[in-house]
Amino acid sequence: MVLREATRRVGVSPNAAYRHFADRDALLAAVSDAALALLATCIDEIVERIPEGDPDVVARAQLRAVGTEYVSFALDNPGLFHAAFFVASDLESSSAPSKSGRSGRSPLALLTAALDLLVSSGAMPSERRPQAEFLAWSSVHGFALLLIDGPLRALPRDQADVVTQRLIDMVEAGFTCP
Amino acid sequence: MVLREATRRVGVSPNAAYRHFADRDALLAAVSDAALALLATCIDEIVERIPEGDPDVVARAQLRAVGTEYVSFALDNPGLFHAAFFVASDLESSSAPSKSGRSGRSPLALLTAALDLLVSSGAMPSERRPQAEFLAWSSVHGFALLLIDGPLRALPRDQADVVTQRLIDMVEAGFTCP
DNA sequence: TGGATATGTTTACACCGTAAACACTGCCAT
DNA sequence: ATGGCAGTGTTTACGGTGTAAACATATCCA
Repeated sequence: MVLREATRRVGVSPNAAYRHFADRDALLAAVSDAALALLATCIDEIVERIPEGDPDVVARAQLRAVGTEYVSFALDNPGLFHAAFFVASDLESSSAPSKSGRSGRSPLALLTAALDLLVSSGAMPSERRPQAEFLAWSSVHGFALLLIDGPLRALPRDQADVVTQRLIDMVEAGFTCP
Repeated sequence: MVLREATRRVGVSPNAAYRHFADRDALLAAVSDAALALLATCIDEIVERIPEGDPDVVARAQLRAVGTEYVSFALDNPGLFHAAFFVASDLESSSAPSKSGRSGRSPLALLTAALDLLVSSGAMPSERRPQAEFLAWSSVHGFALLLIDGPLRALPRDQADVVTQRLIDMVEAGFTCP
């Protein structure tokens, strides 16, 4: 459902892939790594061009940028997004390796940085910090999946974008309000 | 990967299923409906036993109950949870049919009710209400998937439970704080 | 009683992932 | 230059899978 069709599209014999990967899952794991690296690069690019300034507003902008780009990437490349979370991806595998790609920052690392800044700027109480990256991640991850796979499949893109902003509003408020 | 093995476990010929379902996907859709109904029943049971009282605290308790049971169900029945969101499930299909099961309330309907109560109790500003069910849903859905499939696979159950509560704290705060 | 309906089986086919054996190319050490 | 070797590709083959078609059986109602 993947391997043979992939070889066909590349115009090569079905078993050619076995010279490069142990089996189908190994190939998918490699694709997962590549997709993760690409996602990280996309997010990094947007975060990088946030102008410096008040740490509070920078932190909020970073949080928004990470979330927005995360679901944007999923909508633009649903196949790659799925592949990225196929398996493997054990927190470690998303941050540690990245031998081929540049940008040492994984998506998770970028999110963590934004949250750390949010705490150090005083906008987010430090009691709320533990595991916060997983909470924020869950929100955008779930939303992305509902959009590309799930019951929100039919939502038009522009509407999805505005709901994404509402989602990030909610997360930000949940972290930073009294 | 499913059909033939299923027939084998039931002890029946591979094609017996074709007398009941058009194809593999139709069978999976039926399983999805059943899983959705079961999930709704589980959530309903917990919500139902929340004692009456101050609408504000009832609404918050309902929100917490729905979220907690949602991820609890996913952790307890990962297979069914996956099946539930296999395909089909078009918002409508989760609420409308339910011809066989009892409890007309779908998971989404229960969540919607909790949010409506949260608004009418004054705890949640009505400007925040639009699409709020999808925001809350995204959060628990994503978290459940990260836990059973994704990078949080390794998190022990008791820890997952406490992070779930933190997640709901975040969502509740995001909805109800100034 | 007899036919329709529901359910199950057998046979057959194309496709998939994968193993094993074989063929070709380029490079390096002798 | 030559031999071997690592890298890459192909061919053939096997078991598993979803599905179509034809056939069988049981159950129920006119």
